[in-house]
Amino acid sequence: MSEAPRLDRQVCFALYSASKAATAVYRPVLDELGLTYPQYLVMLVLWENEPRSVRELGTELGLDSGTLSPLLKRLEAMGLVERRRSAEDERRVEIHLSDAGRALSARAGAVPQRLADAAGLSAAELAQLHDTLGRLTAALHSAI
Amino acid sequence: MSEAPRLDRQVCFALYSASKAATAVYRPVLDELGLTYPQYLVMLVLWENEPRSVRELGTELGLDSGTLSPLLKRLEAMGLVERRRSAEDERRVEIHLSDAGRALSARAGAVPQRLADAAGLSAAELAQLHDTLGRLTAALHSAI
DNA sequence: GGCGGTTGAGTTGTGCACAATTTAATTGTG
DNA sequence: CACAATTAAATTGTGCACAACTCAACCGCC
Repeated sequence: MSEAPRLDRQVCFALYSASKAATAVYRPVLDELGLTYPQYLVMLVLWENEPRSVRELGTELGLDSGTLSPLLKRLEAMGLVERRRSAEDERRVEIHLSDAGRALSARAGAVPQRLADAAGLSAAELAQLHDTLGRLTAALHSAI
Repeated sequence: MSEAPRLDRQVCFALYSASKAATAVYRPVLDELGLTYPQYLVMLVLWENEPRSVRELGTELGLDSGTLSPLLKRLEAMGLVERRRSAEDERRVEIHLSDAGRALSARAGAVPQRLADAAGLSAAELAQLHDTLGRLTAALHSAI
């Protein structure tokens, strides 16, 4: 006879809880920037390199156009990005940072430290966690 | 001058990606059971011990009534649970498993193995990941 | 040039997450 | 007992996640 799985034993639930707790720690900081967590992720990618197409953003973040299209519209309504149809390929929409969007980067510099401070783990443990999660995510993706 | 944070360095994004990847691996298995991942979590708690009040489910899963109320209504519509107003405290709603809900437990037994198979990590690494995530989540919660 | 297949973005629909509010039941305290 | 404070659940509203679909632009190939 088959044993019912136990909630507290599941790595999947541990991941789900940790991820929710991490975004909860970020939330008050991001509130001051006027961003949600997924919006912050999009801005992170753009701060690294812009413009980026919707497709490129989706590849980096693992999100599809059904999630990104309305999110980007909200960022545009906030005045942080501009959406421009690409001239070379009219299917593509390029997301450019506005001046306000670029300026927000400076204020966002302190955000990640907030998580590190709250994490209660050593730098080495955080580095190892990051590494393990990266390998786990890669393996899970190749399993789908 | 402040450096813009890098996406690929953030533990937060690693958690977010790993959690999404894990639920993506579960999705086809849970589809066969007719459950979403949060619905599966609720059933896990109930399989351990029932009935449970909405409040108790929320405490175990870190979810509030705004999430659980409609979710439980859907589980009830599927015939997996029954919601009964408690006689001792008429504010409470107790969630009972139906026969079909209890029966589903047997079919769910194989679900966690699916993640372990796809994870590409050793049992020891999985155990350590579970432990680190647990401590991380606890520390993050105490930081809010 | 024409045409089938592919690609990029957007839309629609369902469900989750969470803040804020509402309502009713309970508890604590004078 | 009365009444303020608290608690449990539900509701409302906003935003994310993802499947399924639409539509226009592009590409390959004849």
